Amino acid sequence: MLDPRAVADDPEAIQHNLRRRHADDEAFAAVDRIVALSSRRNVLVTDRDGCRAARNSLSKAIGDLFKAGKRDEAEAMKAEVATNNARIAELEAELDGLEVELRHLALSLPNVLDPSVPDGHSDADNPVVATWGTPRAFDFTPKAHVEVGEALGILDLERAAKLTGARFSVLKGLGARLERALMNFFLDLHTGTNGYTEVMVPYMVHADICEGTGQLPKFAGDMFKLAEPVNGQDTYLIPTAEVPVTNLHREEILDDAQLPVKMVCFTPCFRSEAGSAGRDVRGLIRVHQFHKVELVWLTRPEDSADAHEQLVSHAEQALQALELPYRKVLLCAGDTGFGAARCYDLEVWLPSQQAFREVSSCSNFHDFQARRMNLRYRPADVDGKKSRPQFAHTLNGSGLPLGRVLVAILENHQQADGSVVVPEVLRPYVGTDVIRPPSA
RNA sequence: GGAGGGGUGGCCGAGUGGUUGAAGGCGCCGGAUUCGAAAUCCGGUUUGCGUGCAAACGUAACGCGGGUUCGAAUCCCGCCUCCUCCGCCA
Repeated sequence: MLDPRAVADDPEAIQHNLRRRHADDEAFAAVDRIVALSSRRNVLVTDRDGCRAARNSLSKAIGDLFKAGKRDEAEAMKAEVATNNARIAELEAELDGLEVELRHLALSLPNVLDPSVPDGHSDADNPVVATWGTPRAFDFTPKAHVEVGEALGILDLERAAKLTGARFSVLKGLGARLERALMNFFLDLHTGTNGYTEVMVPYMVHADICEGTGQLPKFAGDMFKLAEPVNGQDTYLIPTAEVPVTNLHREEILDDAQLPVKMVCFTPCFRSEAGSAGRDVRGLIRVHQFHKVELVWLTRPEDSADAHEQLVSHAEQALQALELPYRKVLLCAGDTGFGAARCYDLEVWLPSQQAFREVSSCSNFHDFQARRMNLRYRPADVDGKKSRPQFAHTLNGSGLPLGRVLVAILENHQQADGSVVVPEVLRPYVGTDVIRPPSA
């Protein structure tokens, strides 16, 4: 969420940002409306507070008069308070409506892009920042992951469809083992030298939690909403661990010394994939349920840029350890997500598609999410003076998703005989060097 | 699911409807004392919003929401949540 005051103070800057994002007319209208509402709001607040001050002093006077036994004067004064209270009620009614609208408008605006984000319309304009590894030269035609997995008897999409239809999967034997191995490897990697604290969290969260990270109100269609409220509130299946984990410290004031908070979390992720009909229909690339190990940071504003580089490097480490060629792109203005100020995507090479496909999205949100969820910290004292609390910065990135990485392993490490070589770092977890077809 | 008891500041813990943003204690910060420290003493120690260059002033907040009242931490209603006991259960 943008600070309505910041919007009102410098609408040109916000409009410039919207142009860079190729935002729609509605967004520009929201800026104008925020400017108008903000000045009206300040008038109302000043007015209301003045009326309240009058009421407070009158009430006190009434109390004193009663004590002094001057009942008549007190009664007369009550009438005065009554008219004053009616005025307060009027002002509050207008103010309440206005503040609801202000928040709604502020929530609808995308984050301000970091100055370092390049101009551009779509993913075609994202500059490639780095590439790692060389796509393997196959002396046979590499198969797609579905073929590889089904031939190995470790992937069963047909039976998954019996359970829940398309876009679900069943892993068996070493396939399931490989998925579990990835989970453990990623968690061990990040809780080890990378210094993340592992957390386990609920997979269902209330609507305000989704608003905190930015999924709501704009992207309700991407999530699964439970038909029945849980504990009295609308509840959603989490689309990513980012949602519960980033919100862990919402409405708190963290101590400066606690930062940065670095958390790693394994969860299933549930996505409705509304509007993606016909895209990546087969296999594990685009599904309604997948597993992911997510990295989340809470930092001081001045530290978030550096944290962003570290975060993406941790995700890269995982790909490198698995010997998977990838490239790193910096998303351009038009492709950067709604809440992100700056975002790197890691794209892994898929031989069957002869293309790089997204496996990790590492974003710095600046204070966008923190403001939504009222997540603050108290900066260290300056010259012995206590500092005022301010919003933290939040970041997150996949480190990494299990399903898409499993796809990449099956495709990149497949051999002519249909077997798949297990990357060395995974062997202790999988318990074998090679996954072989049942007949072999 | 049934019965009962709680939710007050960083923590513990008072609070009769009217100088209670909130006693007292702990913790923390500053100062005094000390060669230094401990102990002791003095002072300070929530957050949001508005006005203001600032100092400051005003206003709001005692789980959340509503109500009664001139005035609510205090009375009433609903909800959330925590604890104890019974039942059920992975």
